[in-house]
Amino acid sequence: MEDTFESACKHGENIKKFQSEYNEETMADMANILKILGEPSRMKIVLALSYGELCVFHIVEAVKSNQSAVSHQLRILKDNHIIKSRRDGQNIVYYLYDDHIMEILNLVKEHVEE
Amino acid sequence: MEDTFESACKHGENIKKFQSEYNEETMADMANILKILGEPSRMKIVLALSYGELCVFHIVEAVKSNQSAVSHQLRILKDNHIIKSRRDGQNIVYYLYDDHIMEILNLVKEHVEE
DNA sequence: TGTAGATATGAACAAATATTCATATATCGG
DNA sequence: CCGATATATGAATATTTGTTCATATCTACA
Repeated sequence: MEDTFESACKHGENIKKFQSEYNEETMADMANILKILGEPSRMKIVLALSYGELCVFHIVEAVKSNQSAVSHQLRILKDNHIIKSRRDGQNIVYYLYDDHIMEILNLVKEHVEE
Repeated sequence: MEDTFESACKHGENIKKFQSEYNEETMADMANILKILGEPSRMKIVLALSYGELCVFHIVEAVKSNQSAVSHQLRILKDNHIIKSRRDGQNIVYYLYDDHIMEILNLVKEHVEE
């Protein structure tokens, strides 16, 4: 018994290593985080918040967008546990969920600044 | 002279720090890398290649996709300097451009495995 | 040189996603 | 309680992006 199709190149072993190290769920989660952060205005929001919490008004200013668009993106960031919020009087103040995300973004920044 | 509009919350200083640390071009590049890696099958390709170079046939197998779809994604990864390729007889062998990208993906993996 | 295998490509289509617009909700000050 | 401010939300639209399908290109080899 042998594999029906086999390419000329012989690297099939590496595929097995890859597949045993990463399961589908892990990869889906990883891709999801990256996709969330990969939208420019969402990424800017996170970067801005890394300097301290901000209300929506200031986030809008920081990322040079508009209230509605920002609000939609904030929702996505919050749903994905990248940011949290609390009410402060009339304002909703947003802040980073944890600083792990910033480690990732710092590495990405290093990468693009070479 | 004062700002015409000003929110009740007072965190404007942080915005200035943010804006001086990140210029538009840097942020665009950062978001772009993240977006590229944030597509599941592209990310899988990169992860698979981290175990060693692979020809297209094996990449297709590793990411459980089809030849055409993979070929399109390979092009995008190559155009963005995430992978390189070389010809080996009838095959085109793909491999990672550098290992900086894997540092990022490893951090992302840690993040989602908590 | 003709045929098969491996990969790339372009156009058409489909799906996902961001933005806009109008409006709703909630809080505060008077 | 009312008006103003701050934020959220839903639906519609527009845009981006991935996939599919058909076909082209290139290499090896008989």
